[in-house]
Amino acid sequence: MTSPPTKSLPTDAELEVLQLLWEHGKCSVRFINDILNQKREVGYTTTLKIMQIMNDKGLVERNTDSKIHLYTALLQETKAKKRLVNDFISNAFNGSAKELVMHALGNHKATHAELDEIKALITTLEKSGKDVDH
Amino acid sequence: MTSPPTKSLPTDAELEVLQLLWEHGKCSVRFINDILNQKREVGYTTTLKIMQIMNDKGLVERNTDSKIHLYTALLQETKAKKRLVNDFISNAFNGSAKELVMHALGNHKATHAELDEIKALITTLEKSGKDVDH
DNA sequence: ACTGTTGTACGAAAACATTCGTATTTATGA
DNA sequence: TCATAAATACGAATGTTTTCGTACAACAGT
Repeated sequence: MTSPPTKSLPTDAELEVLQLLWEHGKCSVRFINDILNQKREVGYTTTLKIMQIMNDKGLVERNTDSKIHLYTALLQETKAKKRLVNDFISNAFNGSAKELVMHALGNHKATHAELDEIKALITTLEKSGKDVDH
Repeated sequence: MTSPPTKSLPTDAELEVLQLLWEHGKCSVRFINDILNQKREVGYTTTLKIMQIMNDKGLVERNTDSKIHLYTALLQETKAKKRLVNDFISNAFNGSAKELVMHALGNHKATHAELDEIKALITTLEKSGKDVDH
């Protein structure tokens, strides 16, 4: 059997679309394009093309029953983000998750409540004793 | 006065070179290329070109006093990584540092000691009362 | 049925990023 | 000085992503 090629990571533009699909579920091109245009000007056919390419790549699936095609994300949000983060850590932080976290938090971008949540997660992780420190 | 354009972010290949420059200080193209070739095959002129482009973009500066040009990173490591992280957070995590951190840590990629370090940082952040939660 | 509106399909152009071949320059040492 | 080695300069080929013009199809209202 031919091993399925590792599903390619989304480009920036594709990721932007994926996030909207994760947030809203099935979407038409028009719907996505309208949201994108609240941030910056994008031609309709540009968005269409991106989403068609995403379909070719297997990042989304689409329902063509009606004239208006509806797109759904095929990648699971959590998994996709995990992969993105892992890649980012290897590319920019030499594999050290800690380094990334320190940078992310060093930017007063998290609220007190969020920091507490993170601490709780860490405590859980430590208790579960999953670390492989040797 | 013409406002200086926001210094463009490094591409992946450029980031790879930058990291070596951060680690080793002034480097020749040959030196960088040798290191890169320990991981994968890259032609010398390829590396040369990348570094010349980085010079054009203002990512590095080079000393051409001798035949062997020596390159130095112009971006400061901490600042550059902070920008990378911030961009990543906006692109992939809707601006939520917490989300990123949760994903980064959810991957048993940090040792017990590292988790402790992070907790310590969080405690410091919370004590400094810098959060703007409203 | 006709006309305007709103879709999709297709392909080409533009913008970048990456790779590398070839030419040229500079230094070295016999 | 001449041959060789090692560096840079330049430009073209390749690959990918992004953008968009144009053509065609489906539908709605009159």
